[in-house]
Amino acid sequence: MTETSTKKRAYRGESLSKRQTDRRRHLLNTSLELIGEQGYARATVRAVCNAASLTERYFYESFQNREELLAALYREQTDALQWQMIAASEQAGQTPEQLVHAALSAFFTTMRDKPHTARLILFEILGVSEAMNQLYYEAMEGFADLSRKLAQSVGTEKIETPADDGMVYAGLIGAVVQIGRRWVLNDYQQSIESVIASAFMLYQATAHYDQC
Amino acid sequence: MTETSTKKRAYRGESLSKRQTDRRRHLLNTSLELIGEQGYARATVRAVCNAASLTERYFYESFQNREELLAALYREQTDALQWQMIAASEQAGQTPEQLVHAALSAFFTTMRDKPHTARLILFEILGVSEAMNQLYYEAMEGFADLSRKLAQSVGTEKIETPADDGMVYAGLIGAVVQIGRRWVLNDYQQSIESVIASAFMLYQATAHYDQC
DNA sequence: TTATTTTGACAACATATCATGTCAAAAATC
DNA sequence: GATTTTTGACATGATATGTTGTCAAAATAA
Repeated sequence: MTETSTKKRAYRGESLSKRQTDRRRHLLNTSLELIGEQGYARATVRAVCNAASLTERYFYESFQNREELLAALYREQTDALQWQMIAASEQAGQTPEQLVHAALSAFFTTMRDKPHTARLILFEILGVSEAMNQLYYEAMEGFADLSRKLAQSVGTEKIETPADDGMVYAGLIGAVVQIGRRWVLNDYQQSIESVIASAFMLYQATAHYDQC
Repeated sequence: MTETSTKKRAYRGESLSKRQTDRRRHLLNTSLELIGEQGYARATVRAVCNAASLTERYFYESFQNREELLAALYREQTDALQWQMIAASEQAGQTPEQLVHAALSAFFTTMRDKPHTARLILFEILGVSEAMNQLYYEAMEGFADLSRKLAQSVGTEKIETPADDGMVYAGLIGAVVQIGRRWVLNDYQQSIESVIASAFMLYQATAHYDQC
């Protein structure tokens, strides 16, 4: 039998699966930096591999194609951001106001401290493909659901308006994201406090709308 | 002298400048359809020219490159949309509520009746390049300024909040746009009335915020 | 009719991309 | 030390793109 036996062997003290996940991790980190710095369009397979000091073979070991990398990265970063917002709100207090404010604060802090993540999430996803648009939609729904849960955490009775709750919270997330985009495109000129306050004000206004 | 005399001559009864602007117009129309149908990434120079039944030479007669076409198209469509919103509000009434509602109604009507324009404006601009991001920013500022003028048309006294007016209205436009994106990605499932009502509610809530 | 402008079809060139393949050197196993 | 796996550097192929150039046919003017 001349079959290649394909025995898995440790290399430099690491198992195969460890090496593979390390390389995958490294590709994700490097491509986030590259996309954050130059945009997805310029983050070609070669460019990512060069930046990661890995060869194309290892790219295709971890990802079927370039878009799969982008999708994985986007999912990872939006998930992480959501968890940070949840964690921040959990340490914040009890009232919906406190919860929402803490979550918004976490959001904009990440946008400021991780500009690469910000660019990926805020700019580089839309319009790439139908599949990525769908991913964007799902992520936005996730953020909308989260903020809705926080805002309605005390069980406010349903408001009687022709407005649809899902749409309103989608809109509020759209507002947050747009404020973020504007902040980034303005090179973070405004203070983070005023950015947070403006976004928070929209949530406050919406929550208090029925009480008028 | 063997110089090419380059005399301008009418052709098929049309002057040179007429023919040129016709071709430019045709390229713009065709590429809007192509981008709206397939996305900017697939609207290559060749694809646009084929669809327009014109050759590359005429593409470069009107545009320096592919991105210049996109920019021209985006500017044109956002401008037209703004004017429609202004026209609608002018015919609507006097109160800020009526003005804003009419403008929002015009916005979502266009998103529904011109899906190609919708896709261009809502999805295909962000992340293309630094220059296009800047164009997006400017257009969004334009819409924000417009909606702010309409909403504050009776001269409401300035609200005392830590929120920044520019940011708040940028956020509101972000909300409108995000509701539009969601509507499109949902294949326009929700009724236009409920879409308008949800966006309008955010404006109402913001306007009434101080009165609580 | 003859000369010139305009047009459209398409060739051509330089690049760039994704994706796969080759192969010798390094590292691990026997 | 000999064998096998793993690695990295690079070649390759197929395809696509932006952009410029060629040239004959159609339309106009003289």
